Amino acid sequence: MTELRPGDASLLRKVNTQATLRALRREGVATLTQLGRITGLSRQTVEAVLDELGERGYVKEVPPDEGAMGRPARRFGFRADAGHVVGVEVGGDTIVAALADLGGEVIAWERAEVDADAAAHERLDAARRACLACVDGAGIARTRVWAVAAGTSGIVDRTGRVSLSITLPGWTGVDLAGLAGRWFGCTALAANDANLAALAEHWRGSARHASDVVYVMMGRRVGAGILIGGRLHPGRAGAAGEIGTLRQVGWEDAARELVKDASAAEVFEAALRGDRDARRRVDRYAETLAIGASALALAVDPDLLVLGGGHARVGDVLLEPVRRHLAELCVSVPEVVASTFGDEGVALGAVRLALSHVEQEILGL
Amino acid sequence: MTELRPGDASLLRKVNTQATLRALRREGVATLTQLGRITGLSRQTVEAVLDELGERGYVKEVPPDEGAMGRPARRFGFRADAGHVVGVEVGGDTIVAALADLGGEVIAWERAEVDADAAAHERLDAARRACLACVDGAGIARTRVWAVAAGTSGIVDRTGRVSLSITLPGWTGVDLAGLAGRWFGCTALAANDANLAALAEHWRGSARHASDVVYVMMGRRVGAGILIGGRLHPGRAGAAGEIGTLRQVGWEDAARELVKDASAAEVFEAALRGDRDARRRVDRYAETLAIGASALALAVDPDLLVLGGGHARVGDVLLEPVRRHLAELCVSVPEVVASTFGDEGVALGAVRLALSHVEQEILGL
DNA sequence: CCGACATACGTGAAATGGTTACATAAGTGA
DNA sequence: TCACTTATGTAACCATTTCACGTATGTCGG
Repeated sequence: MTELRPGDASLLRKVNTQATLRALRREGVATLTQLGRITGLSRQTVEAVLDELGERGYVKEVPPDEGAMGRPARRFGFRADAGHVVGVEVGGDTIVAALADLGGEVIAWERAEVDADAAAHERLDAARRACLACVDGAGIARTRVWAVAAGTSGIVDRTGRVSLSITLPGWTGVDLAGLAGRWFGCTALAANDANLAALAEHWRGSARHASDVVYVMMGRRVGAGILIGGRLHPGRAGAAGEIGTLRQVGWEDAARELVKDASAAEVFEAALRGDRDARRRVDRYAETLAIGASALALAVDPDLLVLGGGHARVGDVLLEPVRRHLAELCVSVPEVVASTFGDEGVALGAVRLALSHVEQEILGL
Repeated sequence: MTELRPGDASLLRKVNTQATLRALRREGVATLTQLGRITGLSRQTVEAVLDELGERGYVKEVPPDEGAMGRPARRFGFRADAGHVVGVEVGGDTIVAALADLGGEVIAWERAEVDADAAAHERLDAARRACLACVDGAGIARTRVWAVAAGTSGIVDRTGRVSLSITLPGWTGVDLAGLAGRWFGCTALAANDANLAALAEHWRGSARHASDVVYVMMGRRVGAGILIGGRLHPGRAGAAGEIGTLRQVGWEDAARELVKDASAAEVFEAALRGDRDARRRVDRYAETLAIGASALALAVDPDLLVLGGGHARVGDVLLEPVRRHLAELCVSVPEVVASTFGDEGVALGAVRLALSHVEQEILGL
């Protein structure tokens, strides 16, 4: 069950500290007795642990609850504002930055436009400005940002470098994590946008109850992200989910065909009205999506397939034909749902990634 | 890092016991001081832990080493013979059973032929007999078998039932794990054969140093198994890796085309000699394999791709063209190697699966 | 306002498990 | 036989947790 290194009594304290902190974070505010019940520890132990956590700044005492029976219990709350994380999507034409506290609550958003043809350094600068503006605007000191994560299209390796980008000019080779780390002088991570969007769905979206998830992100290109056991599965080189590069799948020009002479919104609307040609085009698009998705689904056999990106909001007009085609292609047909988040998903997933890093490295969870 | 439940001091002992047992199992035989160095625990603690393990029957003291300097140290050994596991491949025309001790050492093999058209109950009976013969022949009491695992072609769900089998008559719906459990009156597991073969390669074969592995099993049908993080990834319904069912991939009749009018061995040999037609046919076969494999590789982006099954032993005649085609299809090209094991891989993987179960459930590792 | 009740807090004793330090035992080699 | 080397045995001590029990501090009903 556990790959824990052996140790002495201090290990015990560490384990109990982590469990208590987890419980308190989940509860928000709790009394010693409550935490004891939750964790299974004695009140005294919980108290000792909380003292320590209080000294470290992660926990504060809050005024006791009034009107209850018996002696009022001291109440403790997780100090979500002890630190912050920033998540940012560095997209083709937009930048979305989010600032969140340690509780995962997003405090501030910041958006910026960026020219699709902008050079790498311009794009990076726009991202940097957006992140700084986001933090400054919320009145948070820059030094209180403990981690940054960035999501972008293309293949991002495990060091956070963009090892291949097709859509963004000069983007291949950019050390995204390395550069983002300098913005706040903290650790930084970078990952593929579809992967992060998947993470966001698993965190607070449609994939909350799924463990293995395939997220198909529809945009100018179609990409995919994979979660295995609730965790990011980037693959050896960060290329997991890149099924679109397989010519047989046809993801490369799926979007182009959909919007031959009209905007995507128009096509979907027409299809919804019953327009024959539009229906056919949507169906073709759905079939193409389904072929690639089925390849992923057959490979991974996920609990859930999430459709996200720009076209996801049209809902059943697109979902229904995708489901239909998928059912024909897969042995084991996963549930198909639309993404919960609009264009905030990637940044939100980046927040989650940064938060996970903080939890692991700093809080020691 | 750890999702450990909090606890009192006895948790500490549990953790340390596990660590010590792990170390001793790896070392085979060791002194207290050695184990202390390895685990980082004090000699006294190791001694107390070993006492306990000795009482439980997992550890025995062995004669001290002679001829060494200083006072001879007591030496302890893992009692690999404290329990046993059985792994069995229930194949289309052969049954391979293996009996192993807790150290993972295979003590006995047993093979049996079975008619390809045999009914499910005949096949099951043959498997049962092979397993029992394997255990009886080795002189091990049947009650000392702690777990059984079976591998078979087709989709096996997480309860160990064959939910879909294309090749074996009447095989769909068979509760393989449930039935195998009755053979020895112990817990039983069942999984897809390619998955188990992958596990075997990761355990003791070509995939020892890889964490994410795709195993492509070439036989009458082509199947695939996936390891993520060194662990089996069966997927929600056990259908992970079933990329072959995608028509575009063409795995369904790859084997048939290869052996149109000659045996596979003949074709490979002719290709090796330089025969044009044979070369073309091998190349076509390799391309078909590569298309499906690339779909899996693109989805999962594994560290390693292992080619196994009957044709794997021909080596580079097949590997080279597969590598070539794969390189054209994949963004991130994994290393490609041949399987280490012949037709023992599945049974060996089953042993590993059973062993993992024992380690987790019984030894509490 | 007061007593009954409920609930939380505080303290000390005891159990568990682990470590360090040091004396002692049991071999090898000249 | 004696020096040397390495392992063992024992005792003192530390960290962490739990349990038991008395005390503090609120609400509620008269």
